[in-house]
Amino acid sequence: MIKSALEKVISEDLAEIWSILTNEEKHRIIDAFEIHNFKKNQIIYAEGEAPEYLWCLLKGKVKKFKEGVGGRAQILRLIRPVQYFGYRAYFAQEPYVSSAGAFEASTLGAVPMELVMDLIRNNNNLAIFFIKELSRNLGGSDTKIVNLTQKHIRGRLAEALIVLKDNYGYEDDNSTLKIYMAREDLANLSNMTTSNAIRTLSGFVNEKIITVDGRRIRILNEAMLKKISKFG
Amino acid sequence: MIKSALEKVISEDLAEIWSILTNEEKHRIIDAFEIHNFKKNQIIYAEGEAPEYLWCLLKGKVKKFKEGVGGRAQILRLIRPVQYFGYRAYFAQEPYVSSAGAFEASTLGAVPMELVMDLIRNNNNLAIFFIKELSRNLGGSDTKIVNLTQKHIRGRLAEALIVLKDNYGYEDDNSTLKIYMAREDLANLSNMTTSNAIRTLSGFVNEKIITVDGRRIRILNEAMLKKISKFG
DNA sequence: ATAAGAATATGTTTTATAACACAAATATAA
DNA sequence: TTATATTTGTGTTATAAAACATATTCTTAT
Repeated sequence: MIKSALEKVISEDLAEIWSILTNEEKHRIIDAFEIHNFKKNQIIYAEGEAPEYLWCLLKGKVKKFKEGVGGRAQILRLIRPVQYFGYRAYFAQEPYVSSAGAFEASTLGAVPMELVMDLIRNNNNLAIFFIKELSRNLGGSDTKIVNLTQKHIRGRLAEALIVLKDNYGYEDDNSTLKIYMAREDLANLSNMTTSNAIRTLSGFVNEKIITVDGRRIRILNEAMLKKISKFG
Repeated sequence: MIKSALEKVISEDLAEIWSILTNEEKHRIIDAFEIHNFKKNQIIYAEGEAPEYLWCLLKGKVKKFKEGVGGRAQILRLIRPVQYFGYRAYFAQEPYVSSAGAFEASTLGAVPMELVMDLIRNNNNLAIFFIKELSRNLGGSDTKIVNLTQKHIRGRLAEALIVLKDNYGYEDDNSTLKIYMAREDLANLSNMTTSNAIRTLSGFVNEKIITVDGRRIRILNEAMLKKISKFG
């Protein structure tokens, strides 16, 4: 993918954030941003590093995750095109507390945060856009704390499957998840060991709630998944 | 406490947020805010309600918490004077996802969020203040997810004690925590049952890491607590 | 002052989930 | 292709933490 891809997104207001900007502001971004390609499983940035860019995912799928005790990772957020990330740590004036990596081959635009800050300082609507974005993320993070700490394994995995559907949607058959992730990632998303993710997934298959073909997951009974996610 | 208390905070720049405002803006807030007193354990607002005010804690101690499965609560954040809260849900344009309650008799100022939004729209530095505040909270929330899901009971309780110290500090003896909370709250802060909070606390007493006298907790070996919090 | 209720403390049992072990299937590289 | 590594699957064991039970101490109200 070449630079024109992001230019299109920006100039045609394909994402809420850009519709806020004046033409002059849009051009400042178009002049400044750089396109980066990442391979499957490649790290975009790592915990502890100094934040520099606002990343815009143009194509592919990205995970934000954090390494915990004994190298176990927790996936904190899933990114889809066209979404933005990487700005929180810069705003907080601290190093990254989590890492970002590509699930699959992905194309991203990088806008220097200095420029973003400059735009924010001069465009109040952009500031308000980020206030809303951060507020929504914070609410989601607080909710996640309770979900991950209080639900049992089945509830957490059911929830993860719903999250995957909400983020990446279904294939044309209206039931196959449009993301093909390793069992380990599924485990890291729902705070359990890989063995338990596999085992619990098999359980769902036996109960005819889903079917599984390698990394291809078809959801047969979404209502039941939501029920399990809610009650256990 | 009477209204002049918050006037003092505002006009004398006792909190970072107000130093950003012009005198005219400060007066708009002083004219608009209301003082509310809450008794020990009284709810300030509850999950599901529509957000209306920016709350400013002037005196006392406040907890933000969220009810989970089976009525178990998770304490998400501790508030001390002079800190602000209650604005996230308004910015996100959604109902509260968590509740706020007073640990002890507390005095709060309530500023209508409409006014805050109006000030933000006209004062970019205030917008940037909230961006930074939200960003820091989001980082903390993400870190908390990993701490609460991956650490074992001892680590979580040790961490909670450090958090209490960081938030409310020590008494004049430089070792007694300046907050006296029920074991149940301690449990809700560190994601465990009340029994296990009591048991683990006793363990720390036996190991001469702390002493306990009712709700009075003295920390004898802070370094050891940090070590336990980090490694196990 | 006494009773009733709440909070704290501690021992025992049960259970959910991690840890471990190993086999089979699949992907990757030489 | 064959070899090697990685991922997936499943059974078994170990263990951390919840659940339960009961006693004791501390509060609060009458």
